[in-house]
Amino acid sequence: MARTAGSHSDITGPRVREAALTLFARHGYAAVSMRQIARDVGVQAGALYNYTPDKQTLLFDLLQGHMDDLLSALADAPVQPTPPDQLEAFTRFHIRFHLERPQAVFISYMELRNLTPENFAVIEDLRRRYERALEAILQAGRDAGAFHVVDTKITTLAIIAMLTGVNTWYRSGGRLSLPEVEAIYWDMVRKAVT
Amino acid sequence: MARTAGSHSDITGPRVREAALTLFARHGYAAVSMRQIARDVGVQAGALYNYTPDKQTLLFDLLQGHMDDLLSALADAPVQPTPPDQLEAFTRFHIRFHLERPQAVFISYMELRNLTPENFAVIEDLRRRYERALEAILQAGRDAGAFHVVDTKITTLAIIAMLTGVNTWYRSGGRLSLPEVEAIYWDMVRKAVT
DNA sequence: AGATTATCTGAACGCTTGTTCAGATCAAGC
DNA sequence: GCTTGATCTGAACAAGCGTTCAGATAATCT
Repeated sequence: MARTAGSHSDITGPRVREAALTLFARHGYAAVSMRQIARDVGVQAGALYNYTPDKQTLLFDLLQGHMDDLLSALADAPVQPTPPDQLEAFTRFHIRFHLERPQAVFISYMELRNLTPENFAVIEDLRRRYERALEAILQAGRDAGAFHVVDTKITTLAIIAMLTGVNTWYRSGGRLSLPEVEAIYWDMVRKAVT
Repeated sequence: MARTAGSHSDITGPRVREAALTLFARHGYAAVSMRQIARDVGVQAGALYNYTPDKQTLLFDLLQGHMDDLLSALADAPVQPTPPDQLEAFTRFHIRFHLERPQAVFISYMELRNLTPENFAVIEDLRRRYERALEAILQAGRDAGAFHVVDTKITTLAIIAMLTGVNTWYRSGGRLSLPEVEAIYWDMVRKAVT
């Protein structure tokens, strides 16, 4: 046997990335074999190499795609007039965006060490760009006298760490709705920098 | 050849755990082989099985040991009179304890999914116990009117996530000293709950 | 000094790994 | 309807995996 009925690159390609994303998130990059991914897609392992040159690149493409999505979604968000409004918008954006794609967020934090140094540098650069967006808000707010932050770099990382933590416990349909969660976190962020 | 000069359980045992901790932290549990650990220790792979029944137990023992250390260190910390003092003490304790053992902290967050369900449940229980210590402080402070927190459970997780984030960027000998870092984080925590 | 025991080696076990590739098959273009 | 090219199979490769164990050696005990 060989090519199966209805097989096509437009279909199989995304399914490979989906399966890889799910499996990497569940078991970790190193613990997932190409054959497992292939089985999930419904294909033999060799066929995967029509869609990725190797396993490493498959991981890298997932992480890079996630970071690209993050940065372009941030760029598309409506511009707010004042630093406090910008910070509130950023807070809500971050929570919402991250809760919408928990698997991609998960592997983006867990699998960095499985990237080659060159690939790692690329992802790290994208992450820094995102952090700088938040830091710029904090600096503007401090300059305007609206925020009281000792160190904008550390505050940036502290806020992002705090917000990303939502992904470890939030389950849709749980005790709190998404707007309630956003409100609680925004309340903490606002007070922390005021 | 067989037993090497000066070989002894009291020496090799800790060295196995040390090597496993370092390698697991650097490359991840699944990516590290028993032969790599053995090479680091300076021994053949088979000899490791004098010190652990299998690789899974080796990981579990590292995580359980870390959580035991955490909980007993917390229990040994001096008792503070008021909730704000308790919260400050907790904040400083958490930062200091975690910065002292970055590798153990790292694998305790990253390798949970590589535990068997039974082992996972044990570690999860220990983690919950630590979280409950912080939540008790927040509840006491709210009851006393010192803290204004909407949801003590979420605030607990938010604070821990924020504080643990220090491990991702802090390097000793860097721009900020440990006391400065503690002060900055305590400032944010204090304001966030007030 | 001789016997005992803890410790380690080295080889072996069956199995899985990422990746390659010739050949088979299906979809599309003319 | 035939050809061409994209897509997939199935087998193969060398390498590495966790784990076991008989035998060798060094430390310890009497």
